[in-house]
Amino acid sequence: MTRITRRRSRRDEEESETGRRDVRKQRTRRALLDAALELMQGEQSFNSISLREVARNAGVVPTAFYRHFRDMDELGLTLVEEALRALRQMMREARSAPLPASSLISRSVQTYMGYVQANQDYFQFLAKERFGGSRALRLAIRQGTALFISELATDLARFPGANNLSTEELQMISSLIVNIMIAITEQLLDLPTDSESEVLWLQDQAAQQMRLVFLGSTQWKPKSVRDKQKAIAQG
Amino acid sequence: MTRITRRRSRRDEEESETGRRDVRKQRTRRALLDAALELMQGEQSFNSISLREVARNAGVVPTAFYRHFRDMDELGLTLVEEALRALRQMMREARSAPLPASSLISRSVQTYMGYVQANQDYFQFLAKERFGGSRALRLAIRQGTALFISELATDLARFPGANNLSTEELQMISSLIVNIMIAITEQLLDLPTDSESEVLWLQDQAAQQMRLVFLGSTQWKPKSVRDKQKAIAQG
DNA sequence: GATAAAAGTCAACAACTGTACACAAATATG
DNA sequence: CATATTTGTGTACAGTTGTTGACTTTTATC
Repeated sequence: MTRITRRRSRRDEEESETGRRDVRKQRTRRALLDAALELMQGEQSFNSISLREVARNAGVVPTAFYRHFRDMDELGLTLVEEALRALRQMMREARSAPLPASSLISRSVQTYMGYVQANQDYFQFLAKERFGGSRALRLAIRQGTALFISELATDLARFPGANNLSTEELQMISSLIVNIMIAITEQLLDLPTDSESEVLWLQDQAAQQMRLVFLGSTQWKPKSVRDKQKAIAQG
Repeated sequence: MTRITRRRSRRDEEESETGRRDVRKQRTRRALLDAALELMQGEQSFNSISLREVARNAGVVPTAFYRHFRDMDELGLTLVEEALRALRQMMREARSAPLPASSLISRSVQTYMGYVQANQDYFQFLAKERFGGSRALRLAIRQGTALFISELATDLARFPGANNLSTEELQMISSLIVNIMIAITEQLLDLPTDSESEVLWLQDQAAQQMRLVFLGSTQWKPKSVRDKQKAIAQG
């Protein structure tokens, strides 16, 4: 019982010999995760889908579920983790291959929205559970977006126009931008599959809103300055 | 069966004589609605709570439910309707008793957040079902917020600084503001009940973001102007 | 090749679900 | 008062749910 199975003692030698059970396990595990995601594409929310439904949809008997997850909760947390990891990866790629400075905003919006459409199921899941889910799921998602906001803030700090903005103000601004992205994501996910023109409209809308935010940032007077001005005005 | 009961033929005469059955009915109807709202204060989302749970929580036998609603869906739509009506009423009141021009933004934010806290249950419901719910609920809520955005846009149009902004641009701006309000609402609802300082921080955050948006609006150059500038720059 | 572990199947359970139907009490209407 | 309607109760039924324990089959390990 307590003995630890020593897997792959002769590492990388004959890697295809052992692990045939592992790949099988990973395959049905994936099937379960995918089944859950697929079930959530419709009207259902995560805590309204049943363990049995997931198992059935994965082509597996209900009791097999327990070989992979203790709970539906555990499966849910795994999904959050995967979704957030995918998001982080996107950001990393975006940072490594920077966009041209001209029309940077609309390009970024375009890239992001394409990514959302390519990973519809994950984003659908995130959007639904961002507020609807259990406290655990919500916290995990909230933590992920908080990280996202912070990373965006440090990115913004490198911009030429952001010289006299404090860390808090940068955070405030990037949380505003992330708000825009979330709102756009939700609208995008609710669109019928074909409608191309609506997607373009959404892109334009988001780009305009971000432009507005940046325009405001350039005019922003830090709190210290505002206080000083007020003091002067009062005599 | 098809005969229509003529209620209250002698209107307002002896109003307390008849209607004793009506008030009873309305009372348990309310009990059902409140029971559903209360159940949603916890971890549950609307389509994960059962008809029987609602009936039980309302102190009524499951079959009595059908005397008031055909479905859980019908109850849900009623809740959306009520919540949106409450929101509209708040806006109407806000318009009739305008705030002082000085520190208008932070005052508005303060008022709104107080309203959210006073109607926690409804807003919790709206926030959860805004994306998590059935298509019907989502559409109803989306329609309500769209109306909200439009009304805000016409209000903004009356401001002195909004002279050279088109209708579309005003819509774009007010949808941005409503985004901020939604985000703040969600964060507010997830706060533990006592935390006063976090509430104040949220107020400040929202007020700053709105100030930033207004600052951007004053600098906004309509599309037509931007196009003209571009044409000049290109020779 | 013997042995032990893992992954999945099968049958069974108590609990809960939505809904149909017949009934009891309350109340409105002639 | 007699009658009809409304509101809520009680019982029942078929379906689904999460979880159990004992089982078979596949595969890794010695």
